[in-house]
Amino acid sequence: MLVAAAAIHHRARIFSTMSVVVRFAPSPTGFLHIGGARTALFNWLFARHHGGRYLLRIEDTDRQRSTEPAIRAILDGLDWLGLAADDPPVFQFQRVERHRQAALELLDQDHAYRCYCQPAELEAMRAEARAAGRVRAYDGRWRDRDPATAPPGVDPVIRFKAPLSGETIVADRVQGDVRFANDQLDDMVLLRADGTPTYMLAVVVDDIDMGITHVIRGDDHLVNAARQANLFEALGRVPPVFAHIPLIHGADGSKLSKRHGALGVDAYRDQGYLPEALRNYLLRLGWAHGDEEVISTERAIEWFDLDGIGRSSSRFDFARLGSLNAHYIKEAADPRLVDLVAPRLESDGHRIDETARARLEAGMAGLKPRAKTLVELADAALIYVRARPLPIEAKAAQLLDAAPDGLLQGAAAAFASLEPWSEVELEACCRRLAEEAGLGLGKLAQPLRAAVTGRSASPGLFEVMRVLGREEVAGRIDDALRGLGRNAAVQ
RNA sequence: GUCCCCAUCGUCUAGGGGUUAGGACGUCACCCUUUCAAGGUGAAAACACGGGUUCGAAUCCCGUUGGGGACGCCA
Repeated sequence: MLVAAAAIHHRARIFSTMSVVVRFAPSPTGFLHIGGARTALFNWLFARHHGGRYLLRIEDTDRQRSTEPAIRAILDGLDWLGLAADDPPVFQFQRVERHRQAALELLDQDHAYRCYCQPAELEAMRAEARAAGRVRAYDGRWRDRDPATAPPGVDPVIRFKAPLSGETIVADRVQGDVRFANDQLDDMVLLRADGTPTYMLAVVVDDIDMGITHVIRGDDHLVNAARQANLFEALGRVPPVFAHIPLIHGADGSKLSKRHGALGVDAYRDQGYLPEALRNYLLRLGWAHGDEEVISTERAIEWFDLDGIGRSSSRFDFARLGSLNAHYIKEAADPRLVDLVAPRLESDGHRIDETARARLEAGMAGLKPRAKTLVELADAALIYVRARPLPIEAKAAQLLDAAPDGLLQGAAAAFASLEPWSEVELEACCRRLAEEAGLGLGKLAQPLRAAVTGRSASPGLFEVMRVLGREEVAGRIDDALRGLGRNAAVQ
């Protein structure tokens, strides 16, 4: 009867008739880094694809290293990425009693035992194991020892009675069947001497209680999966489906971790990347759907599956992220981009009043195809928000110096009576002026650009002048003619 | 050291016995052009090595090398 029930349970999982429940389970010991963000994304996508639930569990059982700011950073990061959980987060430490109870149960059922080893003793065992070329460090010396022989005054830990022989097979959806000889999986600690649960115990108990059906996480947990599978069984449960995704490495191939300068997602936000660009980039890092590169979130949900996940690790490539970001900036609505760029300009000390805002919106169409990040976009937008006289950059100054005498004056005079003040009229006017002077359009446009923007490169000149308006353009040309803005400290 | 995983252009990858080995980013050239971008066209660029299996291996098997991960009273 029991067997039959288990079999039905198992089949249900296999045929995925039961709804999917996944979780992202970061430990709050630092910010949400890029690898964690991808794990969260894959979990989120998997849940959405299957119409299941995506939960967040904060693994804060390490009281020393868990911090409040880290929790906030993780929550903020997920929020910004659009990967907020479906339910309020589960804080693992709040479930200690349940974990403790599970450990005691295991003890009752002879699946666990008390171990009175001291740190120094364990240290010696580890050294010896390593020297002897064994993975398994703890030798199980308290496994069958009579607790009556326990040294006085020592608080014991509770260890799992792991199988000693045979092998544990992790049927991983990404890595395939991975076999571990049980003699290399040691009796892990479930409950510390101070009575707090370890990660190994807490994950399994929580995954059971939260009804987790699929565990999608980093490759670095693959060996843990074998240990946890045994724990699930000791607790009378079928383990969830595992999918261990390869890790992301730095551009040089080394490990991309907190300790190796990996950035938090907040850093990507600060550097001007759009969340949808980061999501698209992360999705394609380790997952593929044929030749598809630019994938909307809707498509990602439709297409995402575990089969598309590759088995080799990948390297982080900023150039590629940048190109995707440029794409999404181009796609983004102008008002949104203005909202994103305005605070950046303001924090750099530029005042964004009504006029500046209007100019930004009117000029955004010409600005956005030229930017790879919001940082670049904000910089390019300076031509619309700086107050006169504009600082003239060195290259622009050269263009001004090279302009034939009277050329700019002529343009200014022609602009004064130009009707209407439109791009086509502006262009027609400039072409006429250049032709009359026997010059190519570039010979006029370049110094004019320098005068009007203070730079040698900008969006289309006629567009810029149209956005700025007749009065502002006249003023800027006048400033340039009078040599204003030269040697100004550009900021 | 032991155990586990991985290996296609510089990077991300498609391809899973017969392909001119495909795409994207980056690079280079050209076109467009008032600048810079964007856009368009094109080029260079890869199956780590050695053995098998097979009529035929990038694809399957073994080994080597290289890379990565795990070996905590961290998660």
